[in-house]
Amino acid sequence: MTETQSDAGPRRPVTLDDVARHAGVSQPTASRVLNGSDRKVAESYRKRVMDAADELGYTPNLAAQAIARGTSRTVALVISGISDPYFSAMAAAIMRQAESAGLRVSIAVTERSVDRELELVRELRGQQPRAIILAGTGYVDPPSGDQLVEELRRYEETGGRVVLISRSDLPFETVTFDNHEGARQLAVELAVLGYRRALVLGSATPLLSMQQRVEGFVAGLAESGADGVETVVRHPEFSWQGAREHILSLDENELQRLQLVFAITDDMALGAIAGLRDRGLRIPDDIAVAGFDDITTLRDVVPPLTTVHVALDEVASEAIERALNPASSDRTVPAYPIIRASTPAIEAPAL
Amino acid sequence: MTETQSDAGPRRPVTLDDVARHAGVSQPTASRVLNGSDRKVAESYRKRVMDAADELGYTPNLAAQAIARGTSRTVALVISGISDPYFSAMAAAIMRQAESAGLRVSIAVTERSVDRELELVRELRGQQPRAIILAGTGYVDPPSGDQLVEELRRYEETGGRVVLISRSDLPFETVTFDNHEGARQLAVELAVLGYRRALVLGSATPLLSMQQRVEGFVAGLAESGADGVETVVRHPEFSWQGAREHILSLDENELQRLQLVFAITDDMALGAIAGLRDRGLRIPDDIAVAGFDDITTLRDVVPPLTTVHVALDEVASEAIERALNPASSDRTVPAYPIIRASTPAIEAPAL
DNA sequence: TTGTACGCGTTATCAT
DNA sequence: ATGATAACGCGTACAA
Repeated sequence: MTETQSDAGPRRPVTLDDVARHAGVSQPTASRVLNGSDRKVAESYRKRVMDAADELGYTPNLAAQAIARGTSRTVALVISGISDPYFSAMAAAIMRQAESAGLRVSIAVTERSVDRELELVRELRGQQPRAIILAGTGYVDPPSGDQLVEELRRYEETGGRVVLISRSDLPFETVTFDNHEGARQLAVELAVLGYRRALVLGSATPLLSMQQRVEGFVAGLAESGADGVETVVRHPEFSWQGAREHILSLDENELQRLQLVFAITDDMALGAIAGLRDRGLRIPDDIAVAGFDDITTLRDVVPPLTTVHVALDEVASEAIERALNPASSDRTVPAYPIIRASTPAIEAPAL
Repeated sequence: MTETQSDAGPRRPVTLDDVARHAGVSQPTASRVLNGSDRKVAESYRKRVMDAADELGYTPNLAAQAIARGTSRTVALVISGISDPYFSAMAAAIMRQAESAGLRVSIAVTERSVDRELELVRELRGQQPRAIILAGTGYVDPPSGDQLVEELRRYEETGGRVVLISRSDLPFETVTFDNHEGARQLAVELAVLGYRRALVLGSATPLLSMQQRVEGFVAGLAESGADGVETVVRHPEFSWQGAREHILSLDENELQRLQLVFAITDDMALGAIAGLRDRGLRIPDDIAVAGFDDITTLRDVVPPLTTVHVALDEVASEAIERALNPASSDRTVPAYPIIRASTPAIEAPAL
C-alpha cells in the first residue's frame, strides 16, 4: 500500500530527499545535479533528477544549504532609512549590483538610532551573511562606536566582511564619495558666477562625510580669491524639516545679506527652499540655493537645483566588490558639481 | 591541556555548543535559556549561560534555527522597484509594520518583469518565509499568471501565506486601496471646481488597480451632472517618461482644448507636468494637473499637486496582519482626494 | 560515477 | 528541571 499524500492540511515542503526518491537515485546524486558545481553525473540520471525536481516543484532550502555549506550568498545592508530618496536610490543601486553578482540582499533599517544599529548588526550576524555593508549615516543619539566596532570585529573574525559606504568613522574598509573635493569645486564654480556671501547648512549630528562637505565648500569659496567672501556655517537638524525650520528662524537682516544657501544634501536644500519661499523669497531671483547628491526628485523641482552629482552605481559596485574579495584599500569615488538654474550668474557685489 | 583558540585565521562562529560547554551545562539547557520560550531553568544555570553567551559574543544561527524549527520569522516582500518614491514608501511602511510585529523582511525587486517575478517567488520559497507579500505592479511583458499562481499555490500548501497589495489579478488574499472610489471622488470635486474637459493618462500595461482609477475618474466626471463633459483616455507607458512623452506627442489642437490632465499616479502626473512645461504651458494657469498616491516628493513640487491620498501605513499593517493570521476576507482601504493649487477653481466653460 | 555515512547548529522528544 | 538523543535538509569526505 503506497502512502499517498492527503489533500488536506499543509503538506511538508518538497525536499531533496523526495526528489531523489522520486527519481530513484541517492540523495547525494540529486544534490550534485541540482546544486553541486561538479557535473560528474551520468546524463540519464541527470535528466531523471531534473524531471523529478520539476514535477515535484523542488526548491532548495536555503537555510539548510547555508548551514551545510557554512556560508551563504547573502549580503546584509544596514541603512538609515529607505523612504528618503537618497537612501532608497543607494539601496536600489546596491541591490542592482548585488544581483548581478548573484547575491541576495537583506536590508535592515536603522531609523537613525545607534542603539538600533548595534542591535541590528548583532542580529545580522546570525544570518551569517557574506558581508555587512553599513550605508547608514545620520544618527539621533551620540555614537557608541566601541560596542559596534567590537561586534563587527567579531563578525570579521568569523570570516565575514565589513564595508562602509560614505562614512569612515569606523576602522573598516570604506568606499566614499569625494565629499570635500565635490563641495570645493562647487564653491569655486559658484564663486566664478559671482557668489560671495553664503549660508552653509551642515548637520547637527556630527558626521564626517557631511563635515567634509561643509569644509570643502568653505575652503573652495575662500580660495577662489574673490573679495568679500563671507560664509556662515550652521548646523540644524539633519533633515528637510531641520533645514526649513532653520531658515524660518533666521534673522531678517542676516537673511537679506545672503546671496546663496548651500545645504549638504539635496534633501536639506529642498527644505531650505520651502523655508525661503515661506518667507516670501523667490528662487533664484532673491536668493540662490545649491545642494548635494543629485537625487532623482530634482527632476520635478523648479527651478532646477544646482548640486553635486555622486555616482551611486559606482559606489555600490565598489562596495559589492569589496564585500566579496579580501580587498586592498579604501576607495574614493569622484563627485562633481552640476550648475543649474537655481544658481544663475550674478554680478559680483560692489561691496 | 586546554585547547586554546589560535589567534590567526578566521575563527569559527560561536555556537550554542560553545556556550553550553563554557557554562558547564548541556546544549538543550543553553538553548532553553537563550532562545526557548519556556523558562523552566534554574536561576543559577540561567545566569551562567547568559554570562557565557555574553562573554563569547554568541549569536544564534538563524539558518539553523529556521531549519530546526521548520519556520522562520521572515516575510518576503516582492516589489517592482525601490527607487520609485511610491514603492520605496510602501516598502518602508511594510518594514515598519513588520518590525513592530517582530518580523524580518526580505526584499526582492521585480524590475517590472513577470519572468523575474516568477523566478523570484521560486527562489523565495527556498527561504521558507512566513509569508510572501506581492506589492509589485506594472509589468513590461504580458502576464504569465498561471505559472506564478501554481508556484504560489505550492507555497501555500506548505503552510506559507500569500498576500497581495494593491493588485487583485491573482486568486489570493488582497488588500487594496479603494482606487475606483478615490478617483471618482476626485473627479466629482474637480467637476465642482469647474473642470469639464480632461485627458486621462492610464497605463499601457493592463493593471487592474490602475484601470480602476481610470474608470473611477471617468465615471465621477460623467455623473457629476455637468454639461459638456469630455474625457479622453490614453494609455502611455507606465512611467514618468511615458507620461511626458505622451504629452509631447499630443496634437496641438487637442492640447489647447484641455482643461485638465489626470494621471493615475503622481509619478506620471509629474512627468506630464514636465511635458506640459516643455510645450510652454503654465500650471495651473494654462492647464490643471492631478495625480494619485500623494507621494512625499510632492512637498517640493510647485504648484502643489492635487492628488488622491492613500494610507500606506494602514495597508502595510493590514498586509502584515494577514501575513501572520489565516485571515478572513479581502480588505479595501479608503483613498480620498486632496485638492491643491494645481487645480484651482475655474469658471465653468460657456460652451 | 554512485551511494553510505556523517556533520552543520539548532530545536524537540523523551527519559531521568 | 535537566540531559541524552533524534530529527531538520543539505553538502561532502569516503568507500564502493
